[in-house]
Amino acid sequence: MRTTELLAPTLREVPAEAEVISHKLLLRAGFIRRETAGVYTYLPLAMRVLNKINQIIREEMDRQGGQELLMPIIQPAELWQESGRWDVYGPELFRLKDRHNREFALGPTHEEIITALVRSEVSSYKQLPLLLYQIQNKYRDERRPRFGLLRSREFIMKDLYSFDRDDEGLQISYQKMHEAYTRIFQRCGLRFRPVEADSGAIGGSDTHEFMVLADSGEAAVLFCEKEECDYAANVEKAAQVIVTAGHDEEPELLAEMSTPGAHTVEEVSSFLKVTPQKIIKTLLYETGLEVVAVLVRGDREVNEIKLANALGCLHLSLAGPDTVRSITGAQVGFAGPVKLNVKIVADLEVAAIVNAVAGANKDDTHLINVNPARDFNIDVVADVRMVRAGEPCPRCGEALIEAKGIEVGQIFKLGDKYSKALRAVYLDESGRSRSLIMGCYGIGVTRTMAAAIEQNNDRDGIIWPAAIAPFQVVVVPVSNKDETQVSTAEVVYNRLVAAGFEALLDDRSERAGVKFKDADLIGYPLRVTIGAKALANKQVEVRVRRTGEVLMIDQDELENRIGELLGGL
RNA sequence: CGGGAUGUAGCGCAGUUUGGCUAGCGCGCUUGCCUUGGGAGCAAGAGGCCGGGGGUUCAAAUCCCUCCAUCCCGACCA
Repeated sequence: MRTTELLAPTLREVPAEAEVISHKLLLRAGFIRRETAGVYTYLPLAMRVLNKINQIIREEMDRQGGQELLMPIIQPAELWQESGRWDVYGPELFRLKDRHNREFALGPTHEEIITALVRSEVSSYKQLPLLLYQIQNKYRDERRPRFGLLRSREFIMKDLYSFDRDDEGLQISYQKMHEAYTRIFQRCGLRFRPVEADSGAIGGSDTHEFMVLADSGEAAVLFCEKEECDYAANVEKAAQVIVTAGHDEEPELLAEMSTPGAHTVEEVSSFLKVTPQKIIKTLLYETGLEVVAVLVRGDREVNEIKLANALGCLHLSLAGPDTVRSITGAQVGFAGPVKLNVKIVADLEVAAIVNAVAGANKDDTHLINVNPARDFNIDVVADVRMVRAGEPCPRCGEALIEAKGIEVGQIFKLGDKYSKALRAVYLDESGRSRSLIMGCYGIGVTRTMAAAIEQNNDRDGIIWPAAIAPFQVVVVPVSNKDETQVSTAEVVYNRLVAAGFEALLDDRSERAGVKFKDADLIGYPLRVTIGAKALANKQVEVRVRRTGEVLMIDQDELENRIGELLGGL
């Protein structure tokens, strides 16, 4: 390929719409253009990267026995009504009508379609297990698309669905995908972690997210600092370890204290001279059905996902000041569990607390020496708080480290959630009809491309891992007027192509600086510079994008050395 | 959906406060000259429904109303 024939419109200035680095660089380096909010055109350079990622994905899916198919993007509403998600999915589902006024959805995911397919085509245990996947556009009408390809409304996703006879089979399929995902992201040259996660609205039991570690990530993950320990979890999932030390005090007499104006934990803490660990923070949540009081230690934060799971409810929101007043009889800041007439959910730590401070449900008043069980009843005891860096690892006890991550993949055990709703069954050996046991496994392909940039860039531009670079090597003659340089560049380029490398010849009649800047911006792993220096010694000059290192290599070693260098990138 | 901001050439912006000449600048683009180891220089060009609609006015990029779009913060979220 020659640069003069390639549509790679680089920009000198960053378009004002971009905020995060991958978005800026994808625009500047000529990989994408925005069509409308959260919807992008992938230009030729991006397509080359995406095809490489797709190829890696296909190889690893196929290695595990996956079969590729392609399902429709346009999906009939009836199927979604059958699974119950037509109503549940909400406004994030793109909906449309045809000329007959029939309703459809643009597929945000394909559980319905695949389950409908399999229920009609699979009827025997002999056809199982089955791993089916596709790579195609997905549609989600995000409330707030942002960060370029990291959160868009139309994006490319690989989705695989596994069908097994039972949980044991599912476990095997799940493990296969875990392994495949690990290999995929390794091969893409990314630094990532598989982390335990919450399964959210999609349902199911076990789930892992594959997080590319990058500061711009929207998700926070915790992982164990000990190298041998592989514990890692999304903060929304990370389990707390209860430290029971220091609870050997004798319960003392409950008493009321005047605490004028002390609304916050900090104010109460300094007013009453107690540590936040001795304070019970009482928060009122509305579930849509009822109001519940949630108790966590003063130095902790509620984890709303854990809370929703503990309560078995879908929606939660903090109660407003009016609700707080009507429930507690006091303004916000003075709620407490004693003589409170709503369901009480206590975090594990609170259930074990002794002689705590809590709000008195009376303005400007707190209670001291509050003790669970003696002074109030707990309806639900559960882990409902956020775990933070520094707390002990649930597996080995070492300290946890916190990092930001971009979720590039997620694997779920669905069980029979969809097969039951859509009546997808098979006959076992004894002729008994049983529900198919499903798993689903997604990779955001376009998001993976953006995540790779988030993790691999510098002031000059993108630094592609060699495995997913749009071209492996760019050949740049310094001067287009120098016949020797031009012809040598041509020879070098042809040799590289003949040797099977993905090479690009920058044949533009630009000054050297322009070609160098573009090469750095686009981020080809290697640049072969054909200039006077190298020609004088019958050598070629190779520059490594990632390190800036410049090597002079003999012309007859060109192919070998380029191959070696790429192997290390 | 709540809050904030912005829409002027492909990109980045000025002009709007206080209405007034033919709507500007830089980059990019075209042509020519020149230059060729890190986004050179000179010259001549092309490119605008000033986001759309409505209004006020002798006169609107500029004031008013309205709609739309885009971005940021928040809430929400496989």
